[in-house]
Amino acid sequence: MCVTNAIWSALLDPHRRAVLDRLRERAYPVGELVEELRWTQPAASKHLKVLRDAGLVRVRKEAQQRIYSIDPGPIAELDAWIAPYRRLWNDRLDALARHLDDNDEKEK
Amino acid sequence: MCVTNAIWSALLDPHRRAVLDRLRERAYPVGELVEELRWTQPAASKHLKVLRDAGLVRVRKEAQQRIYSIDPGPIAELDAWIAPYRRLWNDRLDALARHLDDNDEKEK
DNA sequence: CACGTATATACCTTGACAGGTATATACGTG
DNA sequence: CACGTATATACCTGTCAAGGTATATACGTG
Repeated sequence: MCVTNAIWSALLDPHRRAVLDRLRERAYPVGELVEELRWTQPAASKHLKVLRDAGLVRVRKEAQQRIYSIDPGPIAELDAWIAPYRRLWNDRLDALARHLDDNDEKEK
Repeated sequence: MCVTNAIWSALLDPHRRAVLDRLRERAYPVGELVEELRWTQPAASKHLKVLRDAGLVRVRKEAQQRIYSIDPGPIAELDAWIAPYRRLWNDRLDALARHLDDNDEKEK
């Protein structure tokens, strides 16, 4: 329903945003993330825990591996949070458009 | 172009998000924000500084008052950051829609 | 069931940040 | 220019998050 602090806080860290970037394409086991993002393994575990607690990722077990995949729900909520602000830059673009139109008129 | 850490970090704090909420409607002098949000005055100054540094608000002087207004630019960038994720929940909704359609078919 | 692999957690240290009090700065007025 | 109002900054303190090392847990295999 709303963007919790846990979600904002999870998204604050660039490393964690980088993971989400990857996970957008496909699911990853922890080990592969450690390699690609050049983390230590414990750091990876901790960041992933934060993302889990915020509901931004899901895990499924596969033998010893944990496969992480993205859960877009919280980001959709973030999108909803932005919604009321959206008209602010739309208005501004409209104003700009009108301004340009006016100039067009004058040039005629 | 991109959502800087300063922007994420500024948006992390609920108090600061509350200010932006207000500023969406109109510009406010600091004093009024202090009242409405029940801050101490120094706290207000500091939060507003964080928002300023992140480019989320602008100030204009008016006698001794500083009038703060919102700058939607960074939030528009946040919107752009979300863009690539958007298809994730659209896809999911599509899948759900297809699923429901299938069930409709079966009921016939 | 001993062992290797994959991941999580405990614990410690360090740095960033929030809130508060006191103080500085800027501006308008008499 | 003394003074009041409006806002910003300095400084201190406590809290919390991040990163690292060491260790625990879970699972599959011989």
